[in-house]
Amino acid sequence: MPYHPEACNRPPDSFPDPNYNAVWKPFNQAREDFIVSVTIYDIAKEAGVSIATVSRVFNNSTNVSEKSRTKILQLAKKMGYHPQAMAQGLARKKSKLISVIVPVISNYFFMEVLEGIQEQIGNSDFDLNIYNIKISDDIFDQVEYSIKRGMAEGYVIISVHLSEREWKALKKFDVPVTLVDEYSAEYDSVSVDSVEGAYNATRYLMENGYERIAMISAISSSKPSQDRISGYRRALEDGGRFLVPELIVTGSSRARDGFTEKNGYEAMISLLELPELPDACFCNSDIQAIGAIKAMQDRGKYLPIIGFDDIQFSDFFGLSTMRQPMREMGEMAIEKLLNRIENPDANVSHTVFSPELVLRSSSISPAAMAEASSLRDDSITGSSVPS
Amino acid sequence: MPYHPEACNRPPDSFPDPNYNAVWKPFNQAREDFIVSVTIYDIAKEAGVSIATVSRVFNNSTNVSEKSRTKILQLAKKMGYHPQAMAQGLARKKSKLISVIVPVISNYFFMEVLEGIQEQIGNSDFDLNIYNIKISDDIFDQVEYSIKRGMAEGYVIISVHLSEREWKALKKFDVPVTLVDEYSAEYDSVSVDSVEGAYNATRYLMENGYERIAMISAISSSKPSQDRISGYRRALEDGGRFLVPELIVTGSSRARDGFTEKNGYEAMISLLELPELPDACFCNSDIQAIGAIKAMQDRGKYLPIIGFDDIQFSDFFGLSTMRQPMREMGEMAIEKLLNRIENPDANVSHTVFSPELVLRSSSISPAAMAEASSLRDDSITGSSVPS
DNA sequence: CTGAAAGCGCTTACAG
DNA sequence: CTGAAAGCGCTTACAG
Repeated sequence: MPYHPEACNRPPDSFPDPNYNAVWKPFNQAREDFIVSVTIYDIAKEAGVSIATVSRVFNNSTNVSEKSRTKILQLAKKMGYHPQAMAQGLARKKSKLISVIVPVISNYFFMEVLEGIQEQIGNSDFDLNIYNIKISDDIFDQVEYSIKRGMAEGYVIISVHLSEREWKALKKFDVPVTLVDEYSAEYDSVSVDSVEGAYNATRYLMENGYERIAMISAISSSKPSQDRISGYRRALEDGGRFLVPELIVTGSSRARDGFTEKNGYEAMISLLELPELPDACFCNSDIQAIGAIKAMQDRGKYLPIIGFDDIQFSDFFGLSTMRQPMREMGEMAIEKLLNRIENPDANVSHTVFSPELVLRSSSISPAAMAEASSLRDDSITGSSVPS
Repeated sequence: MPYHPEACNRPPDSFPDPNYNAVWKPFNQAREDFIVSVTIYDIAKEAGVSIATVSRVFNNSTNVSEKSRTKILQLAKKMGYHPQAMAQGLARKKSKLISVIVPVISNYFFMEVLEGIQEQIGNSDFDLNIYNIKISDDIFDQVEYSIKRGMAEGYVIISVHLSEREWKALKKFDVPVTLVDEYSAEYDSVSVDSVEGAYNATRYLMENGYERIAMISAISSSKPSQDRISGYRRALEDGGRFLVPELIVTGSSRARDGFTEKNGYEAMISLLELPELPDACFCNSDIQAIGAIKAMQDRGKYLPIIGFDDIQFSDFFGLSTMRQPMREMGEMAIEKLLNRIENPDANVSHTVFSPELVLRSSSISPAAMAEASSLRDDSITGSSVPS
């Protein structure tokens, strides 16, 4: 018989603690149903000083006698006082908040960028706020709204594509903004050159003798996705070939802009069902490439494949990929934003990273593959997962 | 020659837009270097009404003449006015903010919980704030600090382990809190029964004839990790066996509390180097299990393995696992929090999900494996990755 | 339907 | 070193 959980022996839903309302309140007359939290006035009164002095203590002003400071600090601790963020925010006209605006939160690119952002924010005295915009036709309105409210002192906007006219319109709020994975002349930005990445990945495949190179793409409205298609196309053209439209495929779902394992799977299936098979594949993202690899395994047909991103799992899958320095991008975004908050009139700066080709087993050429595996007696079309 | 990025043809660092300071400001005398944003006073003056009326329009009060409303709305649009969150917050004593407090942001469990949280918050008029606490000895202080500041109207605290005494101490701030992946009698909570999950996973392995079942654990200070060890132990004991200490292993790194691929890899390697090999393995988390699978591949030795979580990739890896409904947990956490904000005196409620065993290829018994693979001429010890 | 006024909890010149 | 006072930008009874 399966284990009967301990949890059920836990105390049943317990009534709120009897001390529920027991905030220490020496001055305010508490109504039974409402808690008044302790303010600067309470501390001032108790300490026998003015609120200005209390405020100074919490602002690390030097102009406070040691005696007052000690007393106030001690009282504050005892009474559980802490300056309230909103009131400070209003009085100082500073929120000490940085807002990250992002369309899809559950996305590996974003996750890793976010790690870098967290890291850098941790070194500052800012807090982080995440504003998740919904994919719809009013992206601009959503971005504008979240800026208008004036909650944050600066904004990192990730993977949001607006027209240059719209970006310019946002200028009127005169608030520090850095763009990640996107470009506008108006704002500091950090991105990766998708065109270059796609070009070099495709070129690598061409140089290794592949003739019929497919591409797995995401939804067409995605800017990086468009750029990667144009890098792919240029590489083909520079190599004297032409783009074959049916070799560019994508999955059916529009979830996460098409950057899903499922989409990659579907795309690869459709590639493998082509009358004339491709002989290699450049893939828009690692997550799609991983789905594509699964499709190849399921079909027992193998194409060398190169992804884009270098997410945490790619190494494990032996997936060759164009690496984006996602974490660094996040760190740099915060650095730039903090600089601009400090110095609003500095020149706008754009940083464009060149993605770096990371070669692993998934892109091994059939020939090399055959050679390597001739030690064993496997066929050429083995799995691309390291074994 | 590799592609020379377009990016370099972009305009060089451009000087800020000449219209930089062009916020429309009919009343305030702008100092050249400073932008005063438009307030309720500006609108009121321009519309020839009092600020109370303007405020009413933005608070959807019905007590405003259609004439005033139209005029104010139109002016607001023209002048780019929007109520400022901080000022509203102070006046209303409500921030419309929910804060999520979490130790490790880049963790698959958190990510999926966060998705559910986002989903639910999106249906409300709250915004999301993320407060990332650092792993150190003052966890309590960090949690207390972030609550003290009074920034949010409610807190979802994820995977933070405090003593019951400490949880109780936090009560004095009298603010709505829901715990995720953690328990205290004081607060609403949603969690999964780790003991039960580990018990049932281990039991499943025992029922399938395994004798020497290892366990890959995370760092010992993690509560879920402890619970999973005790579930594992109980299952063994209920089956009349004893826990063999050297069969419980972990990796060397303390990063992310030991919930890493690397740690799983190391743990499995040490298991495979034991003089007497285990014949199956229960693993504390999927991410560790994935590392463990890699270790098995590298060593060419195979043990049936069951993970814990069911992260997105587990299906791809054919990893059997105890599934936690992470997304649902996130949704429910927000639901509970919103309820409590509405109704602070409602009874405390605890929801404990039972994890569910999801069987995939990684836990297939050697016998079944042999049978299945007799069609091909593989040996029993194949890779656990689906092929 | 509307306005004057008090208040939210702080900060910060200014004047001692 | 300290206090009185004005101000941050809103909301909300209260009294028309």
